[in-house]
Amino acid sequence: MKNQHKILKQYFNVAVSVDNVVFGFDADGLKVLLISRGSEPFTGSWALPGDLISPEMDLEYSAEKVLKQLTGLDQVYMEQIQTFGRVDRHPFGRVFTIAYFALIKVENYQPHANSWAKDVAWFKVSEIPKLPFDHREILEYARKLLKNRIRTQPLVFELLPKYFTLTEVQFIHESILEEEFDVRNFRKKILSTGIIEETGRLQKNVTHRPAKLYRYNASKAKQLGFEGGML
Amino acid sequence: MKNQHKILKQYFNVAVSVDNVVFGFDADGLKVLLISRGSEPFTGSWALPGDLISPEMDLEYSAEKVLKQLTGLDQVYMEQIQTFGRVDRHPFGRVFTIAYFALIKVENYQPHANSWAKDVAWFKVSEIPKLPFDHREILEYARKLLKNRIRTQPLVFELLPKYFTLTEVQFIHESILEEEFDVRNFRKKILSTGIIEETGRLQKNVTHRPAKLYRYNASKAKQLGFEGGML
DNA sequence: GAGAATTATTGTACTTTTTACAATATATTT
DNA sequence: AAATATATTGTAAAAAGTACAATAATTCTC
Repeated sequence: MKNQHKILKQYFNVAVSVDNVVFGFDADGLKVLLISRGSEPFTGSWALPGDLISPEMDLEYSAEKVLKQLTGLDQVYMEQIQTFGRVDRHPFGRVFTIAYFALIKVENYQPHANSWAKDVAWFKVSEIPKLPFDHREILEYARKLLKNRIRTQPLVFELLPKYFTLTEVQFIHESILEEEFDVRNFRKKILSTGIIEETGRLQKNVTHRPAKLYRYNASKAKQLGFEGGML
Repeated sequence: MKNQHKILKQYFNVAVSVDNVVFGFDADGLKVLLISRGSEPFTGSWALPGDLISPEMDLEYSAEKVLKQLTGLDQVYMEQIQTFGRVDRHPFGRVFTIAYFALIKVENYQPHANSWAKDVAWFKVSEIPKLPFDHREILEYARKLLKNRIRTQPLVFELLPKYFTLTEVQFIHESILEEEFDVRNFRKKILSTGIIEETGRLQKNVTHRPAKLYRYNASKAKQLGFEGGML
């Protein structure tokens, strides 16, 4: 028994962290939220909001908590992506990191740096600065996964405001998929799914014909068992 | 610095394991490989082949090594599934487990119990015994993932022998997707992808009309950039 | 060796989905 | 009133998906 203890001890000396890839969307296109690191290692560097997690806390909960502590974001859509575990990925020791992606409605949140995060800011996915650890790899993996998810699940509505135009729905798809669609065909397709509905409202204060505002019908999507293919 | 060390130590005391969901396929349908545990906890129980991983080894490599050590299987197709991290999932302490799935050609391998595995055996996916830890949850997640993957990627050929009949291709799809297809339409579809080719050979020693034997054309699939949709 | 048994193989008509393509509508600004 | 800017809409052709059943090639049995 004493011997078994000793054997076990050799395994119980690694750490686990969570890294979040937080996607947002505005008129500029797809964005990612980064923090400016205020502690070692890589102090001062822009990085994915992530942190070591406490051994007493469930994994899912840890992911939410890390995000909230560093950025103030709470109650957002999150999904586990992948675990990254190269031996030398962290200078302080063996740290496995479990990556999550989060989708938020930019208009609803005001991210603010907290805890050891010195700053927090949105970056266009095409203008990401140099990132520490294997964060670049994690980010690219997250983008790939988002692309795949968006073809079969109604995730874009997690990124769009409550009321949105069909042009916005098209633009967000084009931003994420890096591919253009025909306006008429896109509208026909997205409306034929039945998961978005007219609200009767119109855009205001625009210098051109105002677009109709639509809204996502989550219960309809659920009812349709939506794993069916958006585009 | 001393202080920082102390803070860090509170994180570096968890363990990480790998659990493999190994799928195989034969005339009976889809199978999963389980080992009979020869060490604590849950000694004697059938379980997914998994083990704690050494802090000095890369994650991907660990997954392969654990599988090889317990079952003798080597050089198989593996893919990371998910990480499971409930606080109480392991009685010895905080253990995060990273689940992988592996696809093997049953005819090419003779699994044999090694290391602390007392036995190893294939189980039909519909006849899985009670499993320890959260292995049941991991297995179900793996089946779900396999279902999704198989619709868009040519993974079934990792499970089929080198030469196979179209009937086998159809049967494996039906087993995994739990759904039946029309014979004529299925054949048209699978042949139209261009990723399998006739070999000129025929089935032997069957008590009915012998079927043509086909073979997977991996380079053609790669050339077609196969993310395109199998069925 | 003739007939039974068993599984393999193949085509066509119909329906649905996808694709390509451009003119008109409604607001603001000058 | 004209210019500017974006929103909105339909149709025909092509492609893909679906439903459906008769014939072919082997072994087995008598």
